[in-house]
Amino acid sequence: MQKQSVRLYNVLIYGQRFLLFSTQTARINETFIKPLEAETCISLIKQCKTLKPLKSVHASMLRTHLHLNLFFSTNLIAHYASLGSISYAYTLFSASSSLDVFLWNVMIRGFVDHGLYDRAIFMYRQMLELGIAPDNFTFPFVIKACGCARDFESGVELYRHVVENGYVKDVFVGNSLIAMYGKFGRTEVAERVFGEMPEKNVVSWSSMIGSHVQNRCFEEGLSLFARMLDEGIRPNRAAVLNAMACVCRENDADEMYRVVRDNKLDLDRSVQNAAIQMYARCGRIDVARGFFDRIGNKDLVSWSSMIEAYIQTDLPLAALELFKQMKVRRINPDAVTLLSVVHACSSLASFQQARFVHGLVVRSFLRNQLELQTAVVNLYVKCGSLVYAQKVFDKMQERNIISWSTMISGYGMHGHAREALKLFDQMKALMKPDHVTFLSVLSACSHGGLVTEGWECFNSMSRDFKVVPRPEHYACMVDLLGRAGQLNNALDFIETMPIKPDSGVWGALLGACRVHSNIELAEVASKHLFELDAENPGRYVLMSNIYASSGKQTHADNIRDLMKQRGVKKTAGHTIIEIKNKIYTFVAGDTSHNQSGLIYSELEKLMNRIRLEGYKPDLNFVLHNVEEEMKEKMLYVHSEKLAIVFGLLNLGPETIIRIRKNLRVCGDCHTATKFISKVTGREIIMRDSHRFHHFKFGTCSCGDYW
DNA sequence: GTAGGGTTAG
Repeated sequence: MQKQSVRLYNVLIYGQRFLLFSTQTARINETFIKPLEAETCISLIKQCKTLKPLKSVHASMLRTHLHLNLFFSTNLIAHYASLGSISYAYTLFSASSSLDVFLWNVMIRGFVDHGLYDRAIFMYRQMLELGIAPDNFTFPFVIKACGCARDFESGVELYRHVVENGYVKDVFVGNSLIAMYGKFGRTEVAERVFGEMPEKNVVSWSSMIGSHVQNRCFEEGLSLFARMLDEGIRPNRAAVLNAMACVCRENDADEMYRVVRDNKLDLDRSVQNAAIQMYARCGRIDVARGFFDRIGNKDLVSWSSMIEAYIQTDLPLAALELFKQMKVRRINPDAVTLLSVVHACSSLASFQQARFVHGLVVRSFLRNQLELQTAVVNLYVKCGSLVYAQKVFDKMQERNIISWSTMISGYGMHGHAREALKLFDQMKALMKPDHVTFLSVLSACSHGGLVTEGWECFNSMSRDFKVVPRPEHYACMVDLLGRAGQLNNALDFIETMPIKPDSGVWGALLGACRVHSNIELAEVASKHLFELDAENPGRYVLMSNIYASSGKQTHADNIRDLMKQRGVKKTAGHTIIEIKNKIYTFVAGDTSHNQSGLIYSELEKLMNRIRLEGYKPDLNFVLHNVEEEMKEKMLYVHSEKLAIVFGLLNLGPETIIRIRKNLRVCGDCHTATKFISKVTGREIIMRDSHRFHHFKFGTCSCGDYW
């Protein structure tokens, strides 16, 4: 009997209008359903945790016509909305055609809770048209809708209505205004509202700190938090979450965590997750890990915070390892987690890991497919497989400007400038390129040595597409001209730039001077760089190299002294290679591997073989002032060569050797690798900090143009 | 007699 009645109700309720007005249904109801008394109605509605029992209560209400009473029906509608059936709530709402502000508030809130911000704003306007005056409850909902929908115009209009209706002093309304202006990036308006509030509570402070976080004004957020504590306001969870997001110094982090503990908020998991991020941001990955390990019931956010922490600390391998542990515990990643894992993999340049992660993405059936697939295209590009990248790109259902730019820059990085330009033409027919697209195209031209095409592209930016060139576009042009040997044109270009040349621009010129051994211009460029980019060791090393390779050893040494004086440390070069799912790292002269003995004896043999083929070590690439023979030894043990030998020893004869170097490949290693690919018949793909080199049959895809 | 604001992190 009971079961039957519930089923009947489901039928009835879905035909809402019919149900409300038909006497026939009322008769059916009487047969099965217990009539509901007014006293018990509200408490019964409140008890409903799912839609099903709510429908039963609804049915019982119909039996005694309680649904015709505005008070009860408003309650009912609010609960339908909160239990997830916004469309049904709206059906009931439309049927009632009431002008009661309470009912409208409930409906607007329902839309906001469901993320249907535009509909909430639309309802507010309808309400005004019907002459219903908004009250102190209406504004917080609608203002939130404006903020979340990034509807600035409506937001400003709402602020005006708040003033006109005399609600500026309401603390709830004020708080929601602060949050909204924070989302609009208008901290100054939020601050004005905050300052003019006659009564502030912890939410007001928290919202204002949150506004600062949103606009990346972390110092302001932090000092506001301190002021809040000074005024004796006890922070709640939201307040410390916002404040923790502002911290980027270890001392502040410790101080912050003391406050968290004093207020007994340290047992909250969201606070613990935020602590992981806070300490990771302060460079204390160990402390972050300690927090992670101590969280008893880790949720997805705990795991992905720690994964992201490893990625930010440039430990992609640790990130990937943690991700695998997470999978073992059967915690399913969502789109955010997967995206960070894809990015970790991209920086690892491991093809096998890329295949694995791509598989996960395919099987995940998550939303954000566009973003995920674009990340996978980038993943394959960075792992050295244009073929797979193109396959994924071709299969995409929709592509946005980012997908296109990714694919274009992929071709550029691999030295296929013509392909990149072809793709750019296809893209232009579909959408307007932006500054990122132009950067991809310009860098493709520069890697491919296409000067004319590069100029055409650069000129068309502002002329045809109204995209104003940024410093990085100028740097790309300098790189293009400089590497093509047009060093003086490059300098002219810099001197006529409408904006001040930044370190990227001068760095591009310096790099070109290295290729073409132009000391005079290099000195001009480095003079700027040692001021603009004094912390960057690469600039000093490059200039020192330029001197050394022209035999000006004293000058080279001076540069190295300058580095020492300024406390700038050279970035250690390393090369990684992956074999059977394990990643091996080599530094120059590395002897830490099990197979070290074997590696060095093989290396010796290999170097002798390529010497016979005509390889001559380029001693210019040794920075130190040592004996010639010693120099040659130092070249032999560069990390690139060690990793290649390791690959030759441990990978099957048909397997492509894929290695990745953290800096630019050394010129001598580049030459040696060409010879190695020739004598061993092995294909070698090398990713360096700038681009890819595919070595095959003694040549490189870059055409020695890098 | 009913309902409300900030955060929900990666």
